[in-house]
Amino acid sequence: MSKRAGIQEVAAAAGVSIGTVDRALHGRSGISGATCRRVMRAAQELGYRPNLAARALSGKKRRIRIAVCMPREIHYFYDQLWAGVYAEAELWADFGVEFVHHPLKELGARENVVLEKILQSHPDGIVLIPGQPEQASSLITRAESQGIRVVCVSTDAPASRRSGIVCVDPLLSGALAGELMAKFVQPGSSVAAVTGMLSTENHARKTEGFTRSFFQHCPKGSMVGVVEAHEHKQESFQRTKELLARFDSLAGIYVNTVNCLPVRDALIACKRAGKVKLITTDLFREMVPYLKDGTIAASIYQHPYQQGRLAVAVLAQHLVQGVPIPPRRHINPGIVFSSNVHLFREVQEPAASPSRSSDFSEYEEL
Amino acid sequence: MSKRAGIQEVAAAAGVSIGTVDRALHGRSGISGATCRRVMRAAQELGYRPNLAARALSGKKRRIRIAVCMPREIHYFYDQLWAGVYAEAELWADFGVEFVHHPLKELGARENVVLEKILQSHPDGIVLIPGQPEQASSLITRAESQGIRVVCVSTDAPASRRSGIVCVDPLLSGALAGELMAKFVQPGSSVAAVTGMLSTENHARKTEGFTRSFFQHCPKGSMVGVVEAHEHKQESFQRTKELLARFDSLAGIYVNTVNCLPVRDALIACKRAGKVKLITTDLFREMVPYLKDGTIAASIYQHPYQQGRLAVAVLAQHLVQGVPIPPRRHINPGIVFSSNVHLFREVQEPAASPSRSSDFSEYEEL
DNA sequence: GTCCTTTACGTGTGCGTTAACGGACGTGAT
DNA sequence: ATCACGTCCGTTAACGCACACGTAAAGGAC
Repeated sequence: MSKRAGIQEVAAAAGVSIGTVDRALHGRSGISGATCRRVMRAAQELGYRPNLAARALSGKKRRIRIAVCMPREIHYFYDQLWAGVYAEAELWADFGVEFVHHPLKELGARENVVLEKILQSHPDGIVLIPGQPEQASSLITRAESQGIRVVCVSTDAPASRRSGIVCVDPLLSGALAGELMAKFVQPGSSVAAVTGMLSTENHARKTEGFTRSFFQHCPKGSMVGVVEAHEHKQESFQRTKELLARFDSLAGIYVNTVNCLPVRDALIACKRAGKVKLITTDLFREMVPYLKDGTIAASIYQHPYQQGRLAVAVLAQHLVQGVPIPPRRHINPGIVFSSNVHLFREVQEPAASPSRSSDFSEYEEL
Repeated sequence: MSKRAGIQEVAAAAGVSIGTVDRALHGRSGISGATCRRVMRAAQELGYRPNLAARALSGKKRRIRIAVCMPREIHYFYDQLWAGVYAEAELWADFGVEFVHHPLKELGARENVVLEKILQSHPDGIVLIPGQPEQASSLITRAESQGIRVVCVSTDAPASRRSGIVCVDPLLSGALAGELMAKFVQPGSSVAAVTGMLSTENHARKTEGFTRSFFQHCPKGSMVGVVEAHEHKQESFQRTKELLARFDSLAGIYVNTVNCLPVRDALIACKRAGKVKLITTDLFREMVPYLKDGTIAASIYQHPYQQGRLAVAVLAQHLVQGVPIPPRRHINPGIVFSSNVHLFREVQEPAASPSRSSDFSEYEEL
C-alpha cells in the first residue's frame, strides 16, 4: 500500500516507451502482438492501476455528460433522491463528468417527450425514474442501442434493455412489513393492506410480498382485505373506516402508498389507534409525531438519498473507469421506529449551509 | 454545473499571476493585503473551487500517512470493519494517502505498546479502536497535541482529546432492541437481558438503553434480571438456563454480547424457543439459520463495514481537503430479520475476485 | 536506386495545482 | 554610491496520463 507503479515504471520494466504502454493498455492499434503481451505482463506483475487523478486531468477535453430525468413530486421522496444524485455528482465534477437535470412535474408526466429530447442531446448516460415503463421501454432500448447507458432508479423498466437498476426490491419491502406485522400481532390475527392502484407493478409486488411473508410468519393468520385507495386521501380515509367497521377484530394494517396519514386518522376516528398495528412505507416529517406516540408502529424506509447516490455512482464509475454496470443493485430497506426516527435524513434539520456541511450531519443514515 | 473556473481564470480576473493566486488562497506569506483581498474577491465571484484531481497530482511528493490500529478478533466483526477501512483507503490511494495497518491480536491487547510505536512513526492521522480507553487516553491526547489527528471507531475514548468518533450509539442500539421487544411481547410481560461485563462502558450503555426503552414502550412490563455472563460461552448457557428455570413466564431475552448462540441453545434445551423472544446484537454466519427459523426474532446490526469506511473517509477528507472532522458521527444501526438477513455483508458469498467485484455485489447493505 | 506506404515505436504537449526559484523594487546601513 | 536584505510578485518544473505527432525501419512498385 505504498507508492504505486505508474505507466513509466511499466514502460521501464517492459523495455519500451510510455507511448507503447499506452497503446497496449488501451488496445490501440500500432503495436505488435509480442510487445503488447510483454507490456501487459509487466503491468500485471507490477500491479499497475491507472492514477485516476492524472487520467481525469489529461482527458479534460472530452467531457462526459449524464442526463438525469426524475419527477419533482412527491417532494419528500424525490427531493431526497435528487439530493443524493447531486451529492455524488459533485464528487465526479473534477473527473470531467457533467450532469444535466431534466425535471418532470410528477412521475411519468410527459416522460416520453422529455426522454426524446434527452436522446437528441446525445448524452453518455441517463439516470431515469421510469413512470410509465411500458411506453418508455422502447426509448430506453433505443438509447442503449445508440451506446447510451441507461440506469433506472426506484422503479424498473424490466422490458427494456437498460444497463442497470438501483432500487429496493418491492417484494422485499413488503416481506419485511409482513414479517414485522406477524411479530407484532397475536397468532391467528386478521390484518389488511391499503395500497394504491394494484395495476401499478410496484404496489402489487409490495402487497404480494407482505401477504406471503405474513402468512409465513404468523401461524393461522388471515388477510381480510386489500384496499385499493387509488392514491387518494379522502378515499383512503373513507375506505379504512369501512374496513374497521366491518372487522372489529382487525389487528393490523399495512399501508404501502404515500397516504398513511388518512389511514391513521381513520384509526383515531374509530378509536382503534394502538389496537390496530399500523405499518407504513417511506418517511416524511409529518409522520414523526405518530411514530413517536405509537400510532404508527413502524415504517419501511427506501433510502431515496442512497438510491440517487448509488445510481450516479454506478453510471459514473462505468463511464469514467470502465467498471461494468451491475444489472441489479438492490438496497436494504431501513426500518423506522420511534427510537431511531431521528436518525433519518428526512427528519433532520435542513443544513445551514447547503454545500459541504450537509455531508457532515451528526448522524449518518445507513 | 458546466466547466468550472480554475486558478488561471481567477488570476486573469484579479490581474495577477497564478502564483499570487495560490499564495492568496492558501494564506501563504509574500503577498500584500490589498492584492490578497482582490484575489479572494475574484475567486468568490467566479465561484472558484480547487480541482481535486489536479491537486492530488501535484502534491504527490508529500504523501499522507494514516495508521490503522484495530484488533483481529472477534473476526466476524473486525474483518468487516477492516474491509471497510481497506475499501475506502483504496479510493484515497490516488490522492497520495498511505495506510499502515497495526493489527492487535484482540481488543486492547498490547494496545499502549503498539500506540507508542505508532506515535514514534509520526503519522498524519490514526484510526483507532480503543480497547482500554482509560489507559489509551493519555497517548491519544499526546498524539493530538503533536498534531496527529485521532479518530476512534466502534468504541470511544471520551476522556481523550480525540478529534472524532464514529460509532453506533450504544444507548440507541439498546433502545431499538427495547422498543422491538416491547412490541413483540404482550403488555405486562417480563423480560431479561444477557450482557457481558457491566463494567464495560459499552455493554452497560446498551443495557441501560434497552431497559429505559422497554419500560417506555411496554405498559406494565418488568425486567426480571440482568445476567452478567462475562463473555463466556458456558456461563452464558448455564445462567440462561437458570434464568429460564426461575421465571417460567419470561417473554423475552435481549443479548448484547457475542454469545447469543449459547443463549439460544439454552432456550432449545428448556423447550422455550419461540415462546421466549430473543433479540441479539451483531450478525455472523452461524446466526442465519436461527433467524430464518425464528428462534432469534431480530438482531441489532452495527454496520462494521460502514464504520470502518466512514472513519477513514472522515480522516482522509480532513487531511487532504481540510474538511473539519465531525466530533461525533453516529451510525443508524440496522435491524436484521428473517426477510432481510440475506442482504447483509456477513451473509453474502465471499467475492470471487477479491479486488473490484466485491464492490458490486448484487445487494447494497445500507 | 528513388519514392511512397505501412508498421511499430518514441517524443512532446497539455490538463490544474503546487512549490521552488528568481527578478524587480524599495529601504536602510555602510 | 554600493551592497545586503526583505517584500511582493511572475515564472516554471514537476505530478501521471492521454493523445497527437514525429520518425525510423521494412516492404512494395516503378
